[in-house]
Amino acid sequence: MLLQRSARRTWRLPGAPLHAASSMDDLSAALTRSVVGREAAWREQSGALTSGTHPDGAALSITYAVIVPRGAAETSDGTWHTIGRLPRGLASRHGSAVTAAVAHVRSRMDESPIAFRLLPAAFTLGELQEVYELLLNRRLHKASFRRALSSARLVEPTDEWRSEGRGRPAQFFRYVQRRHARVARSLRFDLLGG
Amino acid sequence: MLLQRSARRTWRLPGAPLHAASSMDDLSAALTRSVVGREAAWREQSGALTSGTHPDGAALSITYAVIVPRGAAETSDGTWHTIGRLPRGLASRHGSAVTAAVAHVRSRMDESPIAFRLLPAAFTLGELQEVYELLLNRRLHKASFRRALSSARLVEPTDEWRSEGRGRPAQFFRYVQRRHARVARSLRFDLLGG
DNA sequence: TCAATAGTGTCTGTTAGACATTATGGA
DNA sequence: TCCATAATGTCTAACAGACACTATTGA
Repeated sequence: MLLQRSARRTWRLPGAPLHAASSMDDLSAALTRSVVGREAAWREQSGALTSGTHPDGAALSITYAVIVPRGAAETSDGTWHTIGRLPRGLASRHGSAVTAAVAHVRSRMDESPIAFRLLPAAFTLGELQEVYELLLNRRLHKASFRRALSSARLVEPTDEWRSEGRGRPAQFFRYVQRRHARVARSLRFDLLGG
Repeated sequence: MLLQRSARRTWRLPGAPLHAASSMDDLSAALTRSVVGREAAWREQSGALTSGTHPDGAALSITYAVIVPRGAAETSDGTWHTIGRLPRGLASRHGSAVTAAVAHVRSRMDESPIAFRLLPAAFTLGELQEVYELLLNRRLHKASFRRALSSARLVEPTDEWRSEGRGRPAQFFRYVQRRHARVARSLRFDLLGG
């Protein structure tokens, strides 16, 4: 996550005041460009806060979850931090906003091609799995990952192979939009409780 | 869903202006009380809109998904409508807000005990399944539903039985909070695409 | 005894995860 | 030939859904 220094050894999430003339979505896009110097790979509104005080005399804050590719150059006073390790000096409601944004991204991964927007048009299955593991924050089983991909017909192979390093070359794939979504078979209460 | 008549044969979602003094959450709770005359069984912020115009000169609108038990008496000008059949005269962004709220509820059902808050402390498994089917908008398999419940140790039987009607009496159960959530085994891309 | 509703036992197809194996390149 | 990495085949445990069955009440 990208945080900015504010006064007195504290961190804050990047933000900007919304004026009546512009839409929330346009502002979020502009803020992304100004902070990381490029378009977001993926961006969705993930929450809103009214408690506490807000910058620029605003009555509330709207939070967006924004994903940019690895290697996006930070500009101005932004610094990248590891998700899951909220630094000291980050206001607790900013921390909650980060937690909510991460949960939002993970819950949307099954319906939105987030991972593919973080990769070039052609990618290897190993790279794709890396992105999924990064976003979901857990290891995935290689064979299962490929079987699920294949069953969903989500990617298709290209004629290109990566020839670098020592081992067997990896085939490049590209993203293919599905036409019809299957009905998911699931009846789970695993996560419910506590 | 509960809609209110506005001018010229149009429908709108219930709403209220947020003033600086109150929090969004308090306002949502108060609005619920004023419209349906009781506390919400479950209530979470589900979206925000800035495009278009907003009541009372506001710059944006925050939407909450609010669930109340069946039989909540509507007050003032509210009328209950079936979800999935957006009536003519409902502004399209209000329709989008409803769709988003429904999706939000369904995505939260695995992590939040929504269904149990719609039932009295003691309930039969048939009643519980009815609530799940209503909220998820799909039929569930009776044996699978009970197996999943049992495996999750989400409910426990009481000594009470319902004795009414003709058939075998149904046992009453109560909700039990789980201590530890199991790790869900899932790797699905079924819904991804389009 | 019959009808109606609640609850359970068993089978099967699907599939996530484990494990081992093959495939293919460079050193 | 050996090593490293990619890709795949097979087995198993878990489990959702189907189906049939038992259990228990009132009419």
